[in-house]
Amino acid sequence: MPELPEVQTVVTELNRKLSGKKIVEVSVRLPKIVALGPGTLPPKRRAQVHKVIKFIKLLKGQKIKSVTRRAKIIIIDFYGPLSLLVHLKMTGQFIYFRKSQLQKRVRILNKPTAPLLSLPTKYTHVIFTFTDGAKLFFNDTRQFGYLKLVSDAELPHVRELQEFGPEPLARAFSSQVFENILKRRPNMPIKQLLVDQSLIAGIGNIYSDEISFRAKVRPARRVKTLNEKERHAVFAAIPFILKKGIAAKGSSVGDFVRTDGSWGTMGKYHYVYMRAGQPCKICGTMIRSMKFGARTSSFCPKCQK
DNA sequence: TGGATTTCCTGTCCGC
DNA sequence: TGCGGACAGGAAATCC
Repeated sequence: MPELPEVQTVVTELNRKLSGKKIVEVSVRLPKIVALGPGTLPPKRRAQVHKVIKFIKLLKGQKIKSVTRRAKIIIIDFYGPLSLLVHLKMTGQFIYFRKSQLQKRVRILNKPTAPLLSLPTKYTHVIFTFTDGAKLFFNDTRQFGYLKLVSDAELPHVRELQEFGPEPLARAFSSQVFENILKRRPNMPIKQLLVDQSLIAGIGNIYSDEISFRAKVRPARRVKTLNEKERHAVFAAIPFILKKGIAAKGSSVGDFVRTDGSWGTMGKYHYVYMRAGQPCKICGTMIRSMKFGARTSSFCPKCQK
């Protein structure tokens, strides 16, 4: 499940690999995965053939200037007046192979038992081919992700780029900024607040659980019940945990893979996420889990108050 | 306006 | 061996 550290890993790698490359061919194998223009995607996405044709036509011949990120959205910027916005959601993957690597086989599911597959697989929905024969594959098992092509003029009107809270690794994300966010949602469980993209950008289920653990605060604690020390512990844990995730090239619990198909290593450093029923690495107490709406949150009942 | 709920989607896992 | 159902979850839409 790509969150800020996973998306940052992909962005760093793609920026290095794709900058200066020119697209010669675009293959869209699942039409509903691509979109044009700034509007939000309807709940039930329908394939619109004319849009797919236009999507391909606009991208052919484009040269990539840079690959950046806002929250969990990947922004591929072209020298022309276009940007491609990509959201990986839960199971989206970008895998890049040079021409000489195209026969390479990878495990796109992060289990040792998953089969080694050559690309494209049946989950490969979009393929970009570059002038040097290299290819970029977009895979997405659950089809929640999307690739949205917008013009530079449309960029300020893209709703999903407007409604993000501050970047938690930016210098501007001070303790005062965090305190102000907490003041806006006194009744919210701290876990809910951490994953709300309109309040803080980029944190999802994995990292919110790990941040709560490091701060020794239970995910269900309502914001207004946190004392000053606890609030500061949460604030300090946010960049600490996110930077750790980036250093490990992401967590590969779930379906995340790096752009060469290899796995991130953050998973083995998790204290609580996906560890319900296992002993706490600090105190040995059984890790418990609870539900917030549709989301599961794990915590140590002894280490976290 | 905040908060809860539903929806999109498919692979995996568990019980029978 | 196969089937049904629960579950996983980011975030938009919808409802109260």
